[in-house]
Amino acid sequence: MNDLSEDDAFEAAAAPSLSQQAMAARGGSRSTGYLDDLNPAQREAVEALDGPVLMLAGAGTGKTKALMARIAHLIAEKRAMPFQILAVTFTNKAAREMKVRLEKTPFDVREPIRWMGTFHSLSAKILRKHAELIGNYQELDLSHDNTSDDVIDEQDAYDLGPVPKPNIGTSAERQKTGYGNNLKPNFTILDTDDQLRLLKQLIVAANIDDKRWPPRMLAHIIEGWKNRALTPDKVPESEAGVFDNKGIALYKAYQQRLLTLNAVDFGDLLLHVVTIFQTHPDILDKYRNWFRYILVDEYQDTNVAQYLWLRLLAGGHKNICCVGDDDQSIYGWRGAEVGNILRFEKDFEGAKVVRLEQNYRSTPHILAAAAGVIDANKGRLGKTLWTEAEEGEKLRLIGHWDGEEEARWIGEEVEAMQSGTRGMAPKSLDHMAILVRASHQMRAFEDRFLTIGLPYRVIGGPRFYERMEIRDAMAYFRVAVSPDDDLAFERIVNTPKRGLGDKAMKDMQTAARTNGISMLEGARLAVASGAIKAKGAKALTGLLDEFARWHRVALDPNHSHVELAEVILEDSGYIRSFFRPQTEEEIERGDALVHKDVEAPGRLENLKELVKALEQFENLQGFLEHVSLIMDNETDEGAEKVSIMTLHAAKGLEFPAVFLPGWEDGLFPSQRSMDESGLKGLEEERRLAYVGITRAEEVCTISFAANRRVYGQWQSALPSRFIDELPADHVEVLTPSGLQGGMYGAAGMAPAGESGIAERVAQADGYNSPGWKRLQARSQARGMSQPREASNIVIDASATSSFLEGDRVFHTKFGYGTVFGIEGDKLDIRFDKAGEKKVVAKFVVAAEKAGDVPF
DNA sequence: CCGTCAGGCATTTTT
DNA sequence: TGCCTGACGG
Repeated sequence: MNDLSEDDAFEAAAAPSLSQQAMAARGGSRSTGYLDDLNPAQREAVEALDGPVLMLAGAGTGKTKALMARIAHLIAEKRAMPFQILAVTFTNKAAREMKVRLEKTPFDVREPIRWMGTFHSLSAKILRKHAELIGNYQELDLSHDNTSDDVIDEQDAYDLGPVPKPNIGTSAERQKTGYGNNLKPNFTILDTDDQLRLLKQLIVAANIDDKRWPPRMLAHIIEGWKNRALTPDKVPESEAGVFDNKGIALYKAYQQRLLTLNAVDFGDLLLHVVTIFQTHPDILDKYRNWFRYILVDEYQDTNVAQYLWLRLLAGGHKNICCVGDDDQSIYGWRGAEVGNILRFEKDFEGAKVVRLEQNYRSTPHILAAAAGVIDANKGRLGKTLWTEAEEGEKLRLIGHWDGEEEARWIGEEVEAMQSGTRGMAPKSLDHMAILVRASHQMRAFEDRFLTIGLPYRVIGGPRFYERMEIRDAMAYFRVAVSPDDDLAFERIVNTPKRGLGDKAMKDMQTAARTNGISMLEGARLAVASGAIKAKGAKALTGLLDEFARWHRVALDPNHSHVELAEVILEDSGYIRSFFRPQTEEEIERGDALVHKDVEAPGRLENLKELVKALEQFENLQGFLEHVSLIMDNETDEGAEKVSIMTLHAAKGLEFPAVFLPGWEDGLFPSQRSMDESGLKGLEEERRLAYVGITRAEEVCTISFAANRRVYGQWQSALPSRFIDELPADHVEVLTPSGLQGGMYGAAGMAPAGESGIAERVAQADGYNSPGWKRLQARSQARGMSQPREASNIVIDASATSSFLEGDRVFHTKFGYGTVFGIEGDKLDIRFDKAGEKKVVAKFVVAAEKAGDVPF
């Protein structure tokens, strides 16, 4: 049953050795053209085929190209057949990109690299073959001597040594002995939502106050353990105290519950595979023989579990090539260990380390600025990026009075760049990006860009498959396919509302538990026993009958699954729930249905999109399997747009022009990050700054604001300490547009550092007039943000009497406009898009607030 | 059982 | 400021 020759490429693994002929026939062409346009470092990394290799690839140094060439080289040199190469990435996006790149390479790899994918998808593939080896944890550990060296605890994780030899028999033997509750190959993969609901049940069942001890926290703790490859029995004693002393017990209970549900979470995919490899040398050996060469992308982001996964697989031949950049490790907070890459040479003896340092992306000024910042970090492997590109513009730095002013200025800069500025060719909006530290910073830009009619796209919003309506629909499909999917059933049994509340839910659960049956069956019993009555019972019976019918259809291969999906969404009343119920008259007149709320149209679109996606699959089951692992969507509409995203989301991307707003201490570096992780946290923030700067090809503009509204509160801040780390020679300090003075003098703040850039900003700003200071004092006393521009009138609600029709006005939020009309104490102001006469916003100001006009 | 309202609360995100 | 959760009343 565990035979590796079950499907796909493993067929071929049965052959003890591969004939050269087979290799020639199935491998790629013998051309070595792929080597020609590599630089010496890339070439070195590509040609080092024996033993472990660490490719230290700086930002924009062509690592993907080198990776592709290495794959081609492995095949051309007959080191491995395409399906014997294991290529691991972190995201589906990266995996997809590699596949596309590989297809486009000038050389020809005829066989697909079958084992190319994310840690999670590859693990799922492996785990499906050996699911039944994952069983009751307790039994697993009682079945052999727990004190022997086959248990790898955290301390040992880095000193793996020889493969542990368990005394629990081969997988075949274990199979025969049979041990309770095992995972089955058709397990479902839970997402965060399911996970949290499950944990909440467990917490409540354990009589713990879920307010003081929220499920989220427990999920985080368990995730942390799984990231470190710790099964419940391996969690160190020192951590017994977490989660009110019940963390470990709950973890155990959670794993048990997952087994009962025949489910795994994302962490389990890796954890289980590592567990199997550790306890079944026979299986590990087969995989070791099979994967002759291993390639890993973004190695700096691996966590302990992934590290073990790789070490176990590479343990035999050590033909592993890891690609990464220690300076771009920004996922420490989710378990990534920079240490993994830092200690690569130690882990893999005789490892060859190749540095890719020639940068093909950015100008020398940008590289120098980035280098200046990252230099402040300790314990780097060290790299010096260089480029042959022309010098270009210096990095630009500007301070603003507040966040809205910053957004306004950036909006204008974007428009200026779009039409060509400072002797530069006009840029497409697609080539500009605004990279923020925290997503709440995005709103200021969205507001502003909406106002001036500047097209933008936000990257990294709620993902398609995580949206409520999509998850609801998916839950319906899941129950239709497997009626014993309790979590899915629970999710939708009362969605749309069917009059089944807490009590009904409990009744169903109890019926299911006490009889050892699924919730769906339990529901039937609960109705039959009269526990659920009247309206609820009627609706529930109806639903159960529907499910029985849908299940039959789902099993029928002759029936279209797309049609079934449509029927389910329609007949379940789910789609109808987005519409207002029709009145009798409306039905009589045959009126169209009316959406209940503004969001409904978007939701319906999404559901249509979902049904469309179904068409690419043979059946619902195949689709569900796909979705549980691939949770991303790409809706890239054609129109040109400025991108707004977080720094994290920007990793791996590049743009000719990059804006880096919000460089204020506390926001960036994030206070929380520093509080929680101290110097380590600060260094990671600094790497984030490095990632941000190195996204830029030609123009990089850093900005900060003296005042920012955070959660509705005005807060003032000092410029980021990273600003002081920018090498002055490569930075141009800009004076805020229209402002005769700037932040420091105005806000009464001292520059952040003693030397360097911050001081120069202060000088550029140096506005000291008494009038300005008076104004500032007043606005500060009022707790208001008051950017002022001498040549324009600032709209203050109290200022109507000082306006005349035709006055040019300026407003923090809306920019420049004209007073169109005055009616009593109301001003009709029309705001125009910069450089155009077109009115983009109308604004009526009423003089509600008393107060003086500042001019 | 379902809708409304007040109060607590806010990084970064992939699979 | 705006979202999510839990308490409360119909």
